[in-house]
Amino acid sequence: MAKKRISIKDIAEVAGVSHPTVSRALRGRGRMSDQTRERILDVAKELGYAPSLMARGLVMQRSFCVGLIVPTFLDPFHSEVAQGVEEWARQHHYSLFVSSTDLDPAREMEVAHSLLGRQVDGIIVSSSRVGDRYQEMSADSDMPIVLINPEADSTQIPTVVHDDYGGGALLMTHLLQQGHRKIAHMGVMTQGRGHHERKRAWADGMRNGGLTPELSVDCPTGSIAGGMHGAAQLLPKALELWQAPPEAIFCYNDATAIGVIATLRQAGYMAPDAIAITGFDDLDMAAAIDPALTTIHQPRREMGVLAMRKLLSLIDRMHPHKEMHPNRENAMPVVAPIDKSQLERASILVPGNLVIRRSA
Amino acid sequence: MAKKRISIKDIAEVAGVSHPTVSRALRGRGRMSDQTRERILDVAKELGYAPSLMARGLVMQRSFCVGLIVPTFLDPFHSEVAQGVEEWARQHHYSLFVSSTDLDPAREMEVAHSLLGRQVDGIIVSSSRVGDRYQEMSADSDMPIVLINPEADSTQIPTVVHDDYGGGALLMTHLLQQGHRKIAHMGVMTQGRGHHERKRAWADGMRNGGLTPELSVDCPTGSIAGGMHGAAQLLPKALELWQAPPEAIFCYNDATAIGVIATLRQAGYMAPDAIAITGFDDLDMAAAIDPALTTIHQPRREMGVLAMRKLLSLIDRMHPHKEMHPNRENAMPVVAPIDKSQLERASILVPGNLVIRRSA
DNA sequence: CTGTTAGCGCGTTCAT
DNA sequence: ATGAACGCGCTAACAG
Repeated sequence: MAKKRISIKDIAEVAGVSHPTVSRALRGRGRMSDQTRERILDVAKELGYAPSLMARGLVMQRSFCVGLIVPTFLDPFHSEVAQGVEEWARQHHYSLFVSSTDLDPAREMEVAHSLLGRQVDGIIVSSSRVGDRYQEMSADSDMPIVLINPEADSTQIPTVVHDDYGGGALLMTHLLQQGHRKIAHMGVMTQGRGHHERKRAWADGMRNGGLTPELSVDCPTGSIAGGMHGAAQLLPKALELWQAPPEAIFCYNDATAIGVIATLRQAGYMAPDAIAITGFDDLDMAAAIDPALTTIHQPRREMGVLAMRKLLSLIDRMHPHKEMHPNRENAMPVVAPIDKSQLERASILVPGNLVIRRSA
Repeated sequence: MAKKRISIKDIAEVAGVSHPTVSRALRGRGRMSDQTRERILDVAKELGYAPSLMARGLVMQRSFCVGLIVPTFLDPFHSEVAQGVEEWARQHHYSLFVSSTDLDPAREMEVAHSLLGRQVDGIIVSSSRVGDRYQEMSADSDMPIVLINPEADSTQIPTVVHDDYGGGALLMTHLLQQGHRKIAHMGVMTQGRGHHERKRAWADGMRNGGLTPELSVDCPTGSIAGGMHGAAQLLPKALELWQAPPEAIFCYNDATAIGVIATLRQAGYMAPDAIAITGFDDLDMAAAIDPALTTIHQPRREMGVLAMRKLLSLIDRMHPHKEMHPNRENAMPVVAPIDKSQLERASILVPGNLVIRRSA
């Protein structure tokens, strides 16, 4: 019933050699007569041999697997980061484990330890909420870890982080240039680094424009539904404070901005571009909705690729004189045109670009 | 430098027993004096022991890993399926490998074989484009495989599939009830099962309403951008055929529908709900855009959970008298209220619900 | 150039 | 109730 997996011993027997010879032939190690090598390869192909990566990992103490931890796949931000990580990993013959945390720090630690048990060669964490606790974990198990946009402070772990403050500043400059003065802020209650940096950019921008950052509310989550709720709270506060709706709303991200627009429209406040709404992320949606979103383009996939490249360079550093991939051709396409020297830096700051989609 | 992983031998030495005893103690197998058991567990905890899942997998011939293959994570549909699969897998102490295919059948076979090499216990493939080729793969390696919404025909593999024809029929009934007659169809060039089923529902719906299904175009991809291009082609055809824009457009999915709306708006055809647009999927976006989308709710996450449950039941069937999870408490929360008997069926048909968001 | 021996860390017989 | 011996499939160190 159960087809037996064929191993190097099986092919050794057929080819009339010993297992180690087969192993060497398959990986192109050590010189040997082309005759036996060809025969071995033929037999292997004929029998449909596939190496057991578990056994190989056990003896090499290297699994050629990496783990990716994200809060959720439901957020397009993390989906696209995952896409970048997966692409680069696959092209380099690494397999990718994924786990989600649902923003729960305890669960984040849990899945991280689970990955340790799998003996992955490295871990990437997007939007981590535990930050420096990876410090000891990385040291104890000497396992490379790279963080993407950590929401908790982390000073010692290699990081790929987006320049949220810079991006926020670009948005504020734009809004002020458009002549807006009553600019409200909408953040999220999760209170991570992204929230704080963007809010700081809003507040500083207001002050630089001679204004007071006086109206700010936080919505429950960084989703469309969150933005809807947030707008419902923001509007009455604005009417009370200014006796008028805001001229502009600086939203935490594109999803909340879309939710805000939906609520404002229902309340009758969106008629012809009455209120300027800005997002953050530049999702596909941002260009398709009405009014189209002015936002900051955050290169999500590229950040995933960058994190994976950084992780690979850290992994390679731990396995000095071993070749990288047994029985694989080394040729693999280089995809992302990223400055090689960036990988040397412990922390990589990724700039965002302003995308203007409204005149108002 | 490299902290040595501590193994059951280490803890055996400290506790003054032999490795097998430690192994049994850790997994609660075979009765033994509570005294030694407690001591062993204490030592294990003290040393921070974590079992090597690679070694365990090697000897048990079972990795407690499953693989998930999707076309891309950039499509929210697959992201949500992945979310469901990951949740159920994690709750049952399975780790999840993911790979993307970018809709390339060759790459799909490639990553599938890569998962075989990892000796995963099973594979889930969403929107497969190779279909029955998993038949032999599953038989040769007797590895359970479950397909979600396969785009190619597959008769023999267990499948979780959405009732696209039924959903499409609901949409058509609604559109006809609204009095629309010039109803155009927009599909995708990838020509999968989803496309054909939905298109068939459109055509049948038209004929049932005494109309002729005469205007249909396919856009390049099932994305927002694809919908934008498609609309640009559809509009002139409609003007030629009917000397008027369509009264309604039956779109392949929500993303293309959003793209269609964006293009029609730019062309000045969306002024007050002039054209009825329907989607398919019920993404978060569908409710937030203007006009809100009438669409079919497809329970994406639940389909992922269902596929994982089906896969687990198939896996368990292959390991008869072994317990499921070494040294883990069996308690785990049941999340989805799905009829247990459904899992027995080879092919599971998931119905969709009509979500009406427009009066027009 | 090739075969022999020895583990990687764990689970499973058998003995005792 | 517990220990000795073996094997999972593979690579690494030596032998020849």
